[in-house]
Amino acid sequence: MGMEATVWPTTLPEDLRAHLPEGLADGVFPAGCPSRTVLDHITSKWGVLILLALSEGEQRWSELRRRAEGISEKMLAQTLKTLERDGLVLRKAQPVIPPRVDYSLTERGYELSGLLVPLVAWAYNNADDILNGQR
Amino acid sequence: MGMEATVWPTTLPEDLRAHLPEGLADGVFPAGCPSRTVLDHITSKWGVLILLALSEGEQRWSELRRRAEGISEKMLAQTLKTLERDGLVLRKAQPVIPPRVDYSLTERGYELSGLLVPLVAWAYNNADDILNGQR
DNA sequence: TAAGGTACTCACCTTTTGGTAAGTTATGGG
DNA sequence: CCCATAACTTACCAAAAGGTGAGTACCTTA
Repeated sequence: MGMEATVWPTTLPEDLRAHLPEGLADGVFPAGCPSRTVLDHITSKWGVLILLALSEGEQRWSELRRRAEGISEKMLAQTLKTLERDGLVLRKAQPVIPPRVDYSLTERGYELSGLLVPLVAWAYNNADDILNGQR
Repeated sequence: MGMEATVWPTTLPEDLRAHLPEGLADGVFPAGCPSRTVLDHITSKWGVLILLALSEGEQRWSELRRRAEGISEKMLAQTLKTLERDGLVLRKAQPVIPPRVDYSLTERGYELSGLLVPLVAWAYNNADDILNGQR
C-alpha cells in the first residue's frame, strides 16, 4: 500500500515505431533534411488552419479568410502559395469578373489532413487543461 | 474511354469529422482561442523535434541537443521550458556535480506523441516527392 | 592550482515573420 | 462616369524568433 506512481510506457509501442523510416528511428532529424522544410510548411501556424479548413471541402478565398480567423490577406496568399507549390492544395481560377477562385485539397493534401485533424482535435480538447495547470 | 480524372473524397470521412469537437466542426478556429496557443507550442519548429526525440524514451539535455540537430542551447532551454509548463515533458534534476538532468514525456505528452509521430513520418516519407515536384 | 565536465542564463544583435494600408484588375450596374 | 466586387500584390514598418558568445556553478581529477 501507500503511494504508487501512475505508470505508462516510456517509449512508443513497437508497432508505431516500426513505421518510422530508417534515419528517423533513432530520433535524429538531420539539419539540412528536406523533411524539415516540409514539416515547417505543414506545421506552420496558418498552414495547419488552412489545411484544416479545406478538409471540409472546396472553398473560395473569402471563405478561407473567414475560417482561418485573424489571418491577413498577405499571409493567406503566402500560405496558399506554399501549399499549392507543395502539391497539397489545388487552385482553380475561373476567368470571370469579379474573379472567382476555388481552393481544395489534392489527394496528397487529403491524406495529410487525415493526420492533422486528430492532432488539432487533441489540442482543442486539451487546451484548457494545459493552460490552466500552470502556476 | 478517354481521359478520366482520378477521384478522391473532397471532405474527410464522417467518422473522422465526427470526432471533431463542436466549434471546430465548421473549420473555424476562433482567434483568441486557447487551443491556438497550445497548437503553436506543439507544432513549433523545435517543439515537434523534441517531442519526437523524447518518444524514444528518457533523455539527458546533451542527448536532446544531439538529436534535435541544429538547435541552439538557448532554443533547447526555451522549448523544454514551454513543454514542461504545458505538462508534456517531465524534468528530473539530480543534485550532483557535474549536473545531471533527465527529460521524459508525461502521460499527456506521450499521448500527444502518438499523434505527432505519424505526421512526422509522413513528412519524412513525402518530402522528396513534394520538393522535387516544384518547377 | 588549474582544467574539465554539465546544464544552463544572459545580453546583444540579426533574421525572419507578420501586420497595415494602399494599389491593381476588369466588368457590370446605377 | 463611377463605384462596387473578389482576389490578389506591393511597400513599408513592427514584432517575434533565433543565433552567438560569454558567463556561472560546483565538484572531481590531473
